[in-house]
Amino acid sequence: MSKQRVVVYNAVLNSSDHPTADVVLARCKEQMPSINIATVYRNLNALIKEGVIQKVMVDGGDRFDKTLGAHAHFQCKVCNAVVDIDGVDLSCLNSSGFTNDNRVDEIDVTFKGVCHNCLNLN
Amino acid sequence: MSKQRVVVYNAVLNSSDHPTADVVLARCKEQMPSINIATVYRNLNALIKEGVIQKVMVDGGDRFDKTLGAHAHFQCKVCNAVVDIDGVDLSCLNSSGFTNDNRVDEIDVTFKGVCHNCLNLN
DNA sequence: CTCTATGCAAAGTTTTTGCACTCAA
DNA sequence: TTGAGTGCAAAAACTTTGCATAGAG
Repeated sequence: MSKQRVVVYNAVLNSSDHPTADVVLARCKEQMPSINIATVYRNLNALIKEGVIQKVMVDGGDRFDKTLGAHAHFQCKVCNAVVDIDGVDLSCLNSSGFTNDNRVDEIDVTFKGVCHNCLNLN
Repeated sequence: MSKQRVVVYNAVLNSSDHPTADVVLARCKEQMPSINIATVYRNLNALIKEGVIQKVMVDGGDRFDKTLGAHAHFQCKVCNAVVDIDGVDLSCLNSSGFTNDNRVDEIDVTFKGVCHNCLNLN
């Protein structure tokens, strides 16, 4: 595990805002100014493959998430912010044979709308 | 509504495989060889804004979907195919105040795994 | 010493945009 | 005749890859 790998991992781990690769790069540069976007992508992809971080695909580019396991996200269509939505019971999604012989490994749930900050700007 | 708009709309409407923009272009060209990828994107985005088609964000590029309303998708990690999963009861996602003052307009649910075709190839 | 991972640059992908022009109203 | 929408090409945005080299074990 290289220094860069640790820096990238910590950047995601210390972020609660589901950063894009660009934002991860910026946070890594605070610790290691010489780090490169290619290294950030390579390490993000490696960490995903290892299963220690997750990718969230939303408008405005993919986000990276320290939180593992099935959980829901909310994305604001106005400011594009992504937040975790805790306390959602996803059990109804696991319930039946609706997956038609497909093997399901993962469930992504994303709510989209307008966040309370952007609602208050009107 | 231009001829091109109609061609793009019909390409999505007649596709059950959740085509990418590239695939939409190919299907449009069968009807109108001169149509351009920029026109396809412009019309896809316009149709989304009008609310008559939907965008599905998955690995391998965004897909376009004729089916409106909340419904679940499945994407195979091996062949990248995207299919609708019918009969999923999404009601548990609507249940409570878990959305923290955010206004929710839309819910995306995507299962990921390996489809039965790819499972059988092993 | 070896081999993995890095930095850099270039290329690949996907999507958007500027601009002149076409076509329908 | 006018303006919305097109085709083309260029650019923008995002991500991956080739290669020489640096650094860890």
